[in-house]
Amino acid sequence: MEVDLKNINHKFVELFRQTFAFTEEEFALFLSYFTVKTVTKKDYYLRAGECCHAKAYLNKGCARNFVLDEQGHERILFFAFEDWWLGDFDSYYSGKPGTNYIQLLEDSELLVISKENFQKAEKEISKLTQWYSFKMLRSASASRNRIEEMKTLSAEERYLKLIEKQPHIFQRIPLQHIASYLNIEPQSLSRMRNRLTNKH
Amino acid sequence: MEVDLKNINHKFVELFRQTFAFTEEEFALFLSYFTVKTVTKKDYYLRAGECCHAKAYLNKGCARNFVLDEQGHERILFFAFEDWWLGDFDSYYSGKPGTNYIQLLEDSELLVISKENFQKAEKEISKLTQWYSFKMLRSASASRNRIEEMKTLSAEERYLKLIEKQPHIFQRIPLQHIASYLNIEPQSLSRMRNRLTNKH
DNA sequence: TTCATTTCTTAACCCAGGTTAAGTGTTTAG
DNA sequence: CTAAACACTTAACCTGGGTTAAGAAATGAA
Repeated sequence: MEVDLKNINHKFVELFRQTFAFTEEEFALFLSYFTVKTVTKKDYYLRAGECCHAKAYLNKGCARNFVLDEQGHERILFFAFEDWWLGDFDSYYSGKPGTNYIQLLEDSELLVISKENFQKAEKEISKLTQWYSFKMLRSASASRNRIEEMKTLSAEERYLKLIEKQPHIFQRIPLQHIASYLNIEPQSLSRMRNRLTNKH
Repeated sequence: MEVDLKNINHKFVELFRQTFAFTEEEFALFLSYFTVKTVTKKDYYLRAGECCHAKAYLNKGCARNFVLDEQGHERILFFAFEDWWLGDFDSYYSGKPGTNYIQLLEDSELLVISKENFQKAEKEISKLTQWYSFKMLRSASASRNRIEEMKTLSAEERYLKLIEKQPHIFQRIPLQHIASYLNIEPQSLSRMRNRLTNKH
């Protein structure tokens, strides 16, 4: 399905029209390379073993990105909300099958651009490469911070930080998934929440 | 001190001369922007609170990159050996003070290029930007894999994987630092090693 | 409305790793 | 050569989170 401009998240428009100064023509051209994809709650956008050959802008909805450990447990790496880009970037750039699962947790709408279309667009709109560099820098930085956080904070500290920094997550994501994100079992999160409320 | 070509790690030369096809002139120009810096064992190349305004190629020696947690414990994020680039990239790109300490674990030799010099070089040698993109992609990917590893493996599994994948680390890095890298106390690593050898 | 499914909580038991403390090598510097 | 500093190990005790199992609460479908 073609993308209808009036349904696009304003952040998407702002990013390319203002931050990266796309002209109206460039923006229209860029948009023409996208298709809209709706995915219903609990369905997967990507599974381990599949090759990721597109970038997908999460226009509406939310998702969890997870991998399986050796015992087959799901381990959530991060949640995605409106204005995030979905995909397995290692797979996208290497062309090899990925290890990530991406499951939508609400009925969602994605704006999808295939690898080929993106490469075409990159040739026609040189600013796109700047965006890509910018995003890569941010992504690398976010990952490093995440490692630092995992190394220096306990499960309880990570939980409290999550409440402080991203309280909206608790409005939309079931506790069992938040537990997985914090790297503990749902029972342990429950016990921890109990311990924290009974502290006074 | 100026860089003397014959003392440079052959991987450095290969990377730019072959992988990125620098001409002899471009390579000589690029090299002219570097200075050699020798750092003795246990000295710091960078401390938290300092701004990182250079990229440093680790020509000889090894280093540990760590942060402090809230209790003031050192938490090693990674070790660097010959052919790694040292620095606090968040600080480098943001211009703000960083959170990383980089301490050399052997008498070492660094090839340092300041931010200003790198920017000059980038204007004169366009291939440098490709290298930068390539490195960013690799770094983001490595960080994501590291997160995945931390989420899916136990301390014992991470130890066994380290022995398997990077046995050379054990020849050069004291066990106490390896324990910190594995996110456990030195006593726990010692106990774990004992447990593993007595398994049969 | 009711039954089934999913989500969350509680409790008992266990174990890996933290903590504290003491000991044994092994380097390093004076 | 020797004292101090550093690196590694061992042991006893404690605690947070895993595991298993069960039940309560919320959500959804028929």
